[in-house]
Amino acid sequence: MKRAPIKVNLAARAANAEIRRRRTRARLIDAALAVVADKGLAATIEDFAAAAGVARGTVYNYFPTVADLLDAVRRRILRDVGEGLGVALAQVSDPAAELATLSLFLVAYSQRQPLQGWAALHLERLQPGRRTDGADPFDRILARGVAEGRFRAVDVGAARILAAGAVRMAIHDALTRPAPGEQVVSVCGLILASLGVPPAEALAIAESAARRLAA
Amino acid sequence: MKRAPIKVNLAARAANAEIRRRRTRARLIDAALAVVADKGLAATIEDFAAAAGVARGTVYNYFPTVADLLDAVRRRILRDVGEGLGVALAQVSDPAAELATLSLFLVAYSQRQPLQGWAALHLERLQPGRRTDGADPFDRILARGVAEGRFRAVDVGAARILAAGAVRMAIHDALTRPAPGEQVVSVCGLILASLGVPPAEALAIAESAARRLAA
Amino acid sequence: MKRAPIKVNLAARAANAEIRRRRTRARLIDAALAVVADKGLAATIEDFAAAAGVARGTVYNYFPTVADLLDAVRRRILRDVGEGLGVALAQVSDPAAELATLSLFLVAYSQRQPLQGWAALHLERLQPGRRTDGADPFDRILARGVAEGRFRAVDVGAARILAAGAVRMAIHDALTRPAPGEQVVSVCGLILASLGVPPAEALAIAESAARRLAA
Amino acid sequence: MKRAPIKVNLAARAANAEIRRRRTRARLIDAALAVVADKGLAATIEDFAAAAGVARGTVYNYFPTVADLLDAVRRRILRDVGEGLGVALAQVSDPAAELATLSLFLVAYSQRQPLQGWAALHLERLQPGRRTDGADPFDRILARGVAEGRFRAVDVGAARILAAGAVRMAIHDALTRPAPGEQVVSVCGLILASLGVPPAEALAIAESAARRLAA
DNA sequence: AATGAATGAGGCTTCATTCAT
DNA sequence: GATGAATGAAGCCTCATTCAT
Repeated sequence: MKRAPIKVNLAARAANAEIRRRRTRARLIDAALAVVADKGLAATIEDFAAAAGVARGTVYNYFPTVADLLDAVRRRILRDVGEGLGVALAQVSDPAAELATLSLFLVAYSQRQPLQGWAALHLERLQPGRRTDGADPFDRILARGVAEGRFRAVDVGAARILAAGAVRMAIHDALTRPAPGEQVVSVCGLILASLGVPPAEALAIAESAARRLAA
Repeated sequence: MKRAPIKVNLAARAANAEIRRRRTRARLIDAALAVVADKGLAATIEDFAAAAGVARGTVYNYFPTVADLLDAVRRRILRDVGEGLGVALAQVSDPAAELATLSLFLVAYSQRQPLQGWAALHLERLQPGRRTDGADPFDRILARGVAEGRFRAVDVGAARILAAGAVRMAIHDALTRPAPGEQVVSVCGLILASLGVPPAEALAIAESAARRLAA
Repeated sequence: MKRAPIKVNLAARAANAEIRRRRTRARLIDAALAVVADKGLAATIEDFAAAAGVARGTVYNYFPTVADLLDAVRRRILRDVGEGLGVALAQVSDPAAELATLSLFLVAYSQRQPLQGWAALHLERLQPGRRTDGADPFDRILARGVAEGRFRAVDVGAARILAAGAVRMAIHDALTRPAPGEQVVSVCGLILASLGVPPAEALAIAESAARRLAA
Repeated sequence: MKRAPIKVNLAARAANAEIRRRRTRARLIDAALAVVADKGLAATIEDFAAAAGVARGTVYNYFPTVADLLDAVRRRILRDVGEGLGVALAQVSDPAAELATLSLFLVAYSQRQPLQGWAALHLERLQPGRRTDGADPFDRILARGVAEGRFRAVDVGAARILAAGAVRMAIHDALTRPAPGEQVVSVCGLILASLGVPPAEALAIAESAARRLAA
């Protein structure tokens, strides 16, 4: 007769603690994202703590090392991007449209959420390169497009370098330039054109993808 | 009776000093380049001094601050690239060939001199972005090619993003990958193709440029 | 109608609480003893809590500060030693036998309970020195032995230094050495011999005491 | 004609630097000795730096870790003790006199140089125990004394524990007690008596050794 | 009572920079 | 000019302690 209430209390308390813990953790990651966007890898523990409004020691209660915190930030961005990307790609099936959607989404995402964009650019250095397995979306789309004859028979590795490089630089530009403008659509059209899609059609596809993403 | 010899001595001594000074300065920059290539921005003054075989204080006699030394390294690379590039570009006049030469040269340079390549990638972070004025070689070549009708009527800014982004990523690939391979030429062909150059011709131009640079 | 049962409940509850409190306290001291034996003064509150299987805060509910906990550990060891020592000493009355029993008991205790031994050595540093009053058992036995003529007329203070120092080092040796061996009995014989007990008799007394303690 | 003066300058400068370096190093060790004597192993880098009158960073220029500094202190004490001990032991040859000299010297040294004495007691913890090889002076003297029949046939290991333990405690006493007094000589007499030296002779030898050391 | 999240003082270490020789 | 000893600011990390639940 005594055990029961105690157990309930303990459970409730534990649940409470768990909730608070999650909340602080999320706050730390949010804050770290903003800090990394601003200062890049030169950010200090002090910066992270201050941005999250907690004491320095608290950061260590959640992340043993700075690398762990940055890793959480990167995963957070990847998940965020991944979700949006999944939705966007689900609406198209033509490889050309897919490639346009992928490219434009990445730039638009960075444009709309500059913190995430900057953080991603800075963190790139920590885990450079793409996933080497087939998981890289550029690789997948390009390989399929070439296989299905939608694109001309190009070297997929080279095409990935072209597309990923162009998108990365477009993101950089979008974040740096005060008024980014419509250049991104043109870049996307150029990518498609390089793969054999007739220029006019390439531009149309890019514009269509842009319109769809803007919705 | 004493004047003349003293004058001579002073002049000779000054000249000597000047020569030694230049030599030490060059040694410092060379060493710093290698160090930055290896350790990136985490390099310390101690590293620079040790690599150059001088005492720590000596570095300060030539560069008031670390940033100045790094700046000298960057200028040194830019000058080095610029010279080679000037020679390479002087041999062609077709905008398509020029663009191919520019792109391939940059990658080949990084490949042949990985220290310079890595150092450039690391230093990029310090002074990101290109020269915004007309001095950017990509801009110049692209603008002329469009104006002369050699390329189709694309947005030059977008084309620059495509070409520069692709080249940057190709460099990164070349430095990271154990065996870089021939992909670079394909990338170059894709760039030209995106600008309206027929794929077969684009590839031929890229290969020709590669051959010329290999000589 | 409610009074009586409530009173009973309260009393029972209070008694229960008291029991649990004692139990937790004892667990804390036990755990702390083991921790100190292992890590010495470098032990942290976290270590103590973990070893006792409670949360960090709980330790503070019982001991306002770490020093208090360590003090409890020391008192616990002293009480433990005191009890065993009382029993052992009750069996003899000859000062020489008493001294042998005291010395051997202290070493044997440390040997049989290395945790207590190590903890004592580590804690020594916190409250160094012996009880200065007459409570020191070495002092008491030596003074009586000299007064009764069992020992020759030595400086009691000096004899205490000899005996206590020798015993302390024997303990250290016993804890450090992988196989301690029979040296302890010899040390004890030497102590007695220094006090005028004929060597053969001294050794016999020491061996007899050792046998008694082993039972 | 230019080289020579430069070389000379360099050599002179290097010699100068070397001298300054030695001086600072010695200052650091001296200061550390005093600090360790006072605070034991709880001493911080800050303490060492402050005591030596240098900045914190300077300590690191000389000793990579605190352990290294403490090691230097210990070696410094060992060397100091060793020298004095060598002189003192050179004056006697009788094993009993040797043992008395060794014991009394160690206590007297600590008494006359309390900093060294305290530091040694505190540092003992770092490199506990004696040199296990034959280098331990207690071992050497005891073994010879037994072999030559000067001492009775005791277990040398046990005798070492007795003598070393007694001396250690005598040192502790001498450092703790406000007025140490003559007890040390008595302790020494007891040690010899335990080894079979007749009490009167033992005391005479101890007193003689004390007189010799006081000179 | 028990819990454990949060705190922040305190100690460690590195390294850019200064400066006397 | 070159040297390298000395400096101290700045960041890192640990851990005793507090306190709301």
